[in-house]
Amino acid sequence: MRPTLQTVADAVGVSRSTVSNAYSRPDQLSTELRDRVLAAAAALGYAGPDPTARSLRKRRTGAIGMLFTASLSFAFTDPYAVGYLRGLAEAAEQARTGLLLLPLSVEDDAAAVAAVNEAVVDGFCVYCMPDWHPALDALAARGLPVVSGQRRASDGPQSAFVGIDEAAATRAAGDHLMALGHRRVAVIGDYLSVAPTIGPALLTSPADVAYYTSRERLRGYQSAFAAAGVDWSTVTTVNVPGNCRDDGATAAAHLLDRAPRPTAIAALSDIVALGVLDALRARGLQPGRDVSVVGFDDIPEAAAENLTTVHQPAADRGRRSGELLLDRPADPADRTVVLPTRLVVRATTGPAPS
Amino acid sequence: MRPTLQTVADAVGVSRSTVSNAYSRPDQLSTELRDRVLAAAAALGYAGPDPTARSLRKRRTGAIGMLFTASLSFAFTDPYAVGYLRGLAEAAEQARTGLLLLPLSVEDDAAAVAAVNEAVVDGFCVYCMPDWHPALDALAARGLPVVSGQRRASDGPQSAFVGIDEAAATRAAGDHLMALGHRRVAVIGDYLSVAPTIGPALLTSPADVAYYTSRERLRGYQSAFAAAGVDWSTVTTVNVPGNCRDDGATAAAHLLDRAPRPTAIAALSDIVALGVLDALRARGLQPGRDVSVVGFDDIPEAAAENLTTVHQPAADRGRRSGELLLDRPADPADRTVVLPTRLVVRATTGPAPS
DNA sequence: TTGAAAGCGATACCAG
DNA sequence: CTGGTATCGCTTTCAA
Repeated sequence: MRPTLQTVADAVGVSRSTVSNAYSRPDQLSTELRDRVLAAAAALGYAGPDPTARSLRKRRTGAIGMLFTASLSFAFTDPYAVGYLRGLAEAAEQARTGLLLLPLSVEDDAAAVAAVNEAVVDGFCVYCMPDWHPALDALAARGLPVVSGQRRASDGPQSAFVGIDEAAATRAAGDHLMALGHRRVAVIGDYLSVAPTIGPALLTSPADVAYYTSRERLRGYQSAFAAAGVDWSTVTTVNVPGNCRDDGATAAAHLLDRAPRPTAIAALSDIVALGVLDALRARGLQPGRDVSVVGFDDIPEAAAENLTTVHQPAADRGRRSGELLLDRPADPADRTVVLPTRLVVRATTGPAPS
Repeated sequence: MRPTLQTVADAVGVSRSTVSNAYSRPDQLSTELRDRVLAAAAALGYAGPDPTARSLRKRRTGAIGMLFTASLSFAFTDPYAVGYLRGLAEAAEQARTGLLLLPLSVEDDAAAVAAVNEAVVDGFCVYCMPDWHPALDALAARGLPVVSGQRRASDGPQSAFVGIDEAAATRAAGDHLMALGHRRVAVIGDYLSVAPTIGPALLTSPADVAYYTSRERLRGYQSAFAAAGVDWSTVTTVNVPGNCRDDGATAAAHLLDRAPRPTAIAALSDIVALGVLDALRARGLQPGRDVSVVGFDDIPEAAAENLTTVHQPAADRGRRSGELLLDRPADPADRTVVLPTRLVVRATTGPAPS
């Protein structure tokens, strides 16, 4: 049986409080006694106060929980998510706080709820979850501080926001396409429809999309297109089930292999946009001349492949989220941080072919 | 004040045990009573049993701790580490277990020790730590299951191993260079020396290196070179303080800007090797013709840039580590997993110039 | 099926 | 400086 505080106390012939103090408040006892206690502990193989018991008593755990979208492991395949995580890790490291990645499983919502309910943490950080996900309600029920990159109508005032103006960002990208004369446009996005298939999303309105990020970005494009007289009903939307390059290419095939093909394709993420570029090249089409392509995120690969895209600060977003969670400002007004984005025009957009 | 089990019990007029059972052992009470309890809980805003208290009582936390090298956030800049993490996350997700990333700070060993001592976890996974790091001793003292990718003389039998035969891997790479006729060779590696500077490591022997991974890889090269009659004392070793491309380029400069320059450079990671390629190109030298370059890891970028390297399975390593930690085999013999590696010869190695 | 009592391992307060 | 006592919130026998 593993030694406890009591074991050590008995061995030294002092009370539990004294042993506890030896670890947590060294100024409360003489150096001599403290050394004796520590020596006895070492001799007994006592590694210090049990973290769980300590957390219970102190009402803080020294860790924050992280909810990624869908599956946990998936987050590591997305460069943007990794950047976000890096920033968050920096903030956590700075505050000497652990980062608990919750095991959210795609197929099993109940398991995700359980993960939230069982997380030994002092607060939560939400990256990208569908609005309807029950884990979000479980989150709210726990009553811990939350920082999120998405807004839900049901969010309480305890929830802080760190993110960008998604719609304004795509509005700028859409205006760019419109200015270039594009009128036959399409949008490819992840999680546009519930079905986990690659294909037309058949969206009557952006409001139907369950993910905040995708929904807002669509709204931005919608308003840009509308301002140029392009009605949403003429815009083809294609769903991809995951945020990956291959899916982007496959989705693009739905748009390119029919006549008339769109002159511009807006992807809601860079990864998907890069897939679109692959599809264009496979057909001998030149991005920016035959078909214009816009991405979103500005991941490192985007610059390397000269993709026109919307830049948003990945690591910053994570870092600010962590900071806001760890030392939460008293003033609720300070609990909203909107980071800047900017349209980066590179080689994959150009005038609409006539 | 937040409601507890007791609050709910009082409201329903039952005992705490009953409320506890309503959550944890639904078969122990009538459906009718259970529903009443749950309804009362909902009304009171009780979100279910407190995870910390529950962990204390049940003596399990539902999370595993992860120790990366040096700084936590740093891990996310290394593609190989991200791959490892993805595999580990898959295993954790599968077992419905959280993944606690410990806040290891570079400058502050004491903080790292504290992080280990305060981690509310059921076991630990070690990625890449220097042998002397006190956090490893703290780890051992906690007596929890450990899976590590590195061996230390002081590791107890409770420690499992999932990794590769590092020395055999570089032995193959070294043999390849020797077979090509290279005799003036250099090695660039991270953490070869204690000093956080880019420059000659002045290593008398690989045994002096504090990191298992780098040390073993050096040994492999040493034995390959020795077998071809190249004495270790003629091999230049250069240290880089972090695993990044720019540092690789700077380190390469130390080798290329002097005469005679080496005909082959072995880097202990792909990231560093890619930096070496940058340095070669900046000098108008052609990799594989003027200077041969070998990496290690086989990250995606390595294939893209045609780097000769040693392939090791990143995600597999993480996944197996997680699995071994989560359902630990009874037989100690099964607690050692050595995964295969293979030399991938691409375009950056060629015959030594005469 | 339900409840009373005994911890899990530690910390906080306050009196000595 | 040191120790007694109450408590953190829950689970788990075991008896009713």
